Parts: sequence; structure tokens; C-alpha cells
Amino acid sequence: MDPHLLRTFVAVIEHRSFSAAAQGLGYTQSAVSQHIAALESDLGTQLVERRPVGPTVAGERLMEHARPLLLRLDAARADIARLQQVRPARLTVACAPATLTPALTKALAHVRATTPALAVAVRVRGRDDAVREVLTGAADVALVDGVAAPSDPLPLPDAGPMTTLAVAEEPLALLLPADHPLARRRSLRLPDLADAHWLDAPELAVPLGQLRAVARSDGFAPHVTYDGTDIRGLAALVASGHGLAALPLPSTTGLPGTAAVRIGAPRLVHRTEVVHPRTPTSAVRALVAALNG
Amino acid sequence: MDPHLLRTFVAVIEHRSFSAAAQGLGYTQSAVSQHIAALESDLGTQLVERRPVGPTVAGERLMEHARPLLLRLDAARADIARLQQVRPARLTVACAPATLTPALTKALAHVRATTPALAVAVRVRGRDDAVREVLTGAADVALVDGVAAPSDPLPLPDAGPMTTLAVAEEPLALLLPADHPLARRRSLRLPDLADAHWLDAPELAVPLGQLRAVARSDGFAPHVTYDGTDIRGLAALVASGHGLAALPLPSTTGLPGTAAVRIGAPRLVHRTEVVHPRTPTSAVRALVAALNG
DNA sequence: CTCGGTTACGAACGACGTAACCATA
DNA sequence: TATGGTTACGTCGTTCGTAACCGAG
Repeated sequence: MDPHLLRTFVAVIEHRSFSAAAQGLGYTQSAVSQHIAALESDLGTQLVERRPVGPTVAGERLMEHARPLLLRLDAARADIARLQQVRPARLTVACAPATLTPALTKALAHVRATTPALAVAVRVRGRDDAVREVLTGAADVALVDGVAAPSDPLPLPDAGPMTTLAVAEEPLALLLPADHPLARRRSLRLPDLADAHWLDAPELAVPLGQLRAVARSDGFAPHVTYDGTDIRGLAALVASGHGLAALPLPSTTGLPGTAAVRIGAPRLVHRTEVVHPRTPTSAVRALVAALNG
Repeated sequence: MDPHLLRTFVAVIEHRSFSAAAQGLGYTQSAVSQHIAALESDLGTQLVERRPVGPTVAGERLMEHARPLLLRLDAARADIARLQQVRPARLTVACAPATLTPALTKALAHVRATTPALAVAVRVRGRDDAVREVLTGAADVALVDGVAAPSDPLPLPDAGPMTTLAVAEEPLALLLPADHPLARRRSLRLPDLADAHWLDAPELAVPLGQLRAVARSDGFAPHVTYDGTDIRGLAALVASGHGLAALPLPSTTGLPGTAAVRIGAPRLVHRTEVVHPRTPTSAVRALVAALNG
């Protein structure tokens, strides 16, 4: 199970085509065919269905391993490379949409003021992508958010050693239409809402999967999915009755047509964490200090 | 970063010798030397210190990645292999010492009674080894224990997809000498004991690292380490004042010279979980059912 | 007939072993 | 000097690309 073969396998499944994967990888179609054949003979099973191209059952199982495997391989390489680098004149922040708050912008401003020559970049990513960029060295530090019990850590993908530190915990709120019967309540119990119509906004609001996990419930089925990162767009969907969404309380103010009700039970918080490598650059250390100070 | 090279690297670091690693792997010493040289040139850093042989800083960092990487590689192969197998005439249980309880032996008896031809094997392993054996297919199912907040899952190494299910949660108790000033108490607060003398019995009692994590404390420093799996041996050490140990309450009865006091705060439990692959054999399913029924 | 995956084959490359080499305790 | 890691080099296996092949739509 050479990583090259795994990489080819992943590309084939993603492109649903041998030739497209070959092009993407800079191989010939023949080489890709040979790679897949080698993998299949090594594992003793067919992994890819041809015409149309797609994973077999074993192939799908392999995919669950291949991606984290390749990620960790890249993470290991990046980790070693970081030990040798000497140029801390860059600070790239990968942050989840809901973490781009005044606290972050102020901290960034502070870092830029104290180290003027620093090239600062901010990129908004999904939670897992943000962590992945830190692991592979594409970003220096990530800010991710999610829901958890108070002072519990967030469940993050484990692809290698990294340092995580909580920077904020805010009450959790439910965003609902202003004219919703529950909109006047002071507080709500989450279990009562498991069967409601939910908006799944994985990039922006609390992912329903996390909600399901912390609430230990099978409910919270997505009714409508919102793939954007714009909170006004989410609010518009909520206001027009497409579903409910869980958000950090502070970011629910001033959203027209909606009301926010604090979630009282179970005791949950919206949590923001910084994630950075074990060997942070001085700029990362400065940012983390500014976020905490 | 070919897995072969990583495997060689790990062997070299473990054996603290190129030639010993070569022997262990079935290579010549020369090949091992070439493997290390290839890795070092690939990553652009020295990884191994020679004479005496040992990891450099970068090498230690690589070790943190190499082991989980190789484990997951084996897990992936085992996972695919399981999909093809047809012989469920074997049931190998890897269990942590404290999980070998009457509940388990009764469940095993039940499984053996209903499927007489089944070859049952029980092996006692450390927590991580037990999980590793399940991932690599060396065992069919693992029973592991640890400490956690009530109905929180145990922190297990994430080396691939697996199913975990809680089978028991018992109150946590502190084992101390019978004549200890706290021995008469009905209940104890854990934070008050962070600075006590602790026995670290990672194979048997609650690992101090887990205790430190759930109690969010820097204390619980190991005073004496006990590497055995025999609870009478641990009790003897506790009775003679070598330190305290946290154990599940039910297993503290009848230990001479010791007293057990329930840990009241924070609210923690000793938790036992079954771990098995996503594609359990029928025997595994039967065992899990018996454990829950 | 065409598109796309497979197979055959040769050239280039890489990996391993043998053996000579060299550095350190 | 002996032990043990390194280097040189020859052999063999592997991997890739070219090109012929073949099966499904």
C-alpha cells in the first residue's frame, strides 16, 4: 500500500475516471490503471467498479482510511519542515466563518502593529479544512468553532500532534423566525427541539452532527442545507421559515426577521479554539497571546 | 516517505541500532543504512544520531507520526481483509485487566453455550494495545476501561473507523491504606488529592494521565509506578503506603489492608467500552449483545 | 465507430546485497 | 583493534510510457 497508489486511488474515486485522475496527477492513463491493479492485487479485492467508475464496498472502506492516511503523511512532512524553517515573516490564519469576530480582528491588528513587516493573510475555511491547512503547513494557525459542554474540548480530527487552546466560550442560541411561537421564550430546552425542522449550515452555524452528538439524540435531521458562509443569508432562510439554526448568542444580534433564544439545557456553549503546530512561529505566539489578553 | 522507510526508521529508533533493526526486519545492515539515508535526504534533515544511535529532535517528531501512520496502514489492510473473510469460527477478545469481570466471563459463557464450535481466546492487554489488536485484526473485539464524565466516551486512539459501545459505568473509588486518615470518609473530592502521593498503575488502575485530563489539573504526579496487572499486588503497595490509586468501586472489595472511598467530586465514573470493527463477526455481535443483555 | 480502461513490452530507475571502507569507542 | 555505520557497485525487480488491444455504449 504505497502512498502513491493510495493517492492515485483517491484521485480515481474523486474524478470518477481513470483518465481524469491521470491528468490531475501527471501520469498516463496506463499508469493509473496499473496503480489500481497493483492495489487491488495487493489487497486481494476489487476496489474500483469500471464503467462507470466508482468505489466497490471495499473501495469505500479503503477511502475512509486513505484520506486521513495521506493527510497525516503530509502533516508529518510539514511538521519536520517547520523545524528547519527560519522565516517567520508570514502569518496565515485559516479560520472558520463564525470565528472571524472583532476579537480576532483586534488581535490581528495588535500583531500587525507590533511587527510591521509581517505579511498577514486570513482565509476563511470549513472547520476540517482549516485544521488540515495547519497540519500541512498551508496555514500557520487555525481558528475553529463548534459546540461542546462547558470547558470540554472540541472534537477535532486527529491527524497528528497539535496544540489547541480555547479562546472563547459563548452561550448557545437558537435562531428562529421572529413570529415563531417560541420566539418570546427566555430559554429553550434542546431535546424538545430534536424533531423540529433544522437548517444544516455546516460552514456557518453549529453542525447538526455535533448537536446530535452532544445532545445524544438521533434527531436534528437536516431539513434544508445552506452551504454559504454569510450569516445574513442564513438569517433570511430562518426568517422565512425554512428551519432553525443554532448559533453563538453574540452573533445573532441585528438579524432582521429573526429572534434568538438562549438554549438553556443541556448546558452547552459555543466554543472557539485556536489550533497551531507544536512548534509555533513567533507571530503565531503573538496572535495567541493577543487573543487571550 | 515510503512506509518501508518509516518502518525501518521506527525499528532503528526502537533497537537503538542499525544492525539490530536490520536483523529484525530481515534486511542487511546496508539496506537499513540506505533507508535512513533516503528518509533523511527526502526530509532534508538528519533524523538519527549515530554512535550512539538515537533520534534527533526532528527524528523524535517523526516518530510521533510514524507509529500512528503505520498502525493505520495495518488497520486499513485488516479492515479490507475482514470484508472478505467468511470464517467466524473464532472469537478473540483483547481486554484491559480491569475489564475481565464476571459480566465478561458470563457473557463469554453465554456465547460459547449458543455457538459450541467457537474457538474463544481471551488475552489481557494494555488499553492501547487492545485497541490496536482490534484495528489490525489480531483480535475481534476489545474491552477497554478508563475514567470519564458520566456518559462521556473514553478518549481512544483514533486510528480508523471503529464502533465503540459503553457496557458499564461504575462509581470511581480511591484505594488507600486502611489506617489512612481519610479512610473513614464516605466520599472524597478529587481536586484536594492532586498533590497526594499517587501510584501509577497504567495497566490496571485509572491512568494518572486520564485523571489529570478529566480533573483539569497538573497534579496527580506518579510517586511509584506499578507495571503489573494483578490487583492484589497493587493493593499490597497501597496498603503499605506507597501511594493512592483510583479504581472502579466494585473491584475494591476484599483487598486486605486497604479501604476504598468513593470519589464524590467531580462527578466521574469508571467506564468500560467494547470496541469492534465496523464489520463485526456474528460472534462479536453475540458477545456484545450478551454484555448488554 | 469511439471512448475509455487494459495489456504488452522495453527503457529507465530504484532497491537490495556483497564487499570494501572508514570512524569511533 | 573490533564493532558498527557508510559507500561503491552490480544485479534484479519495479515503474513508467508508448502503443496495440478490447469491450461497452
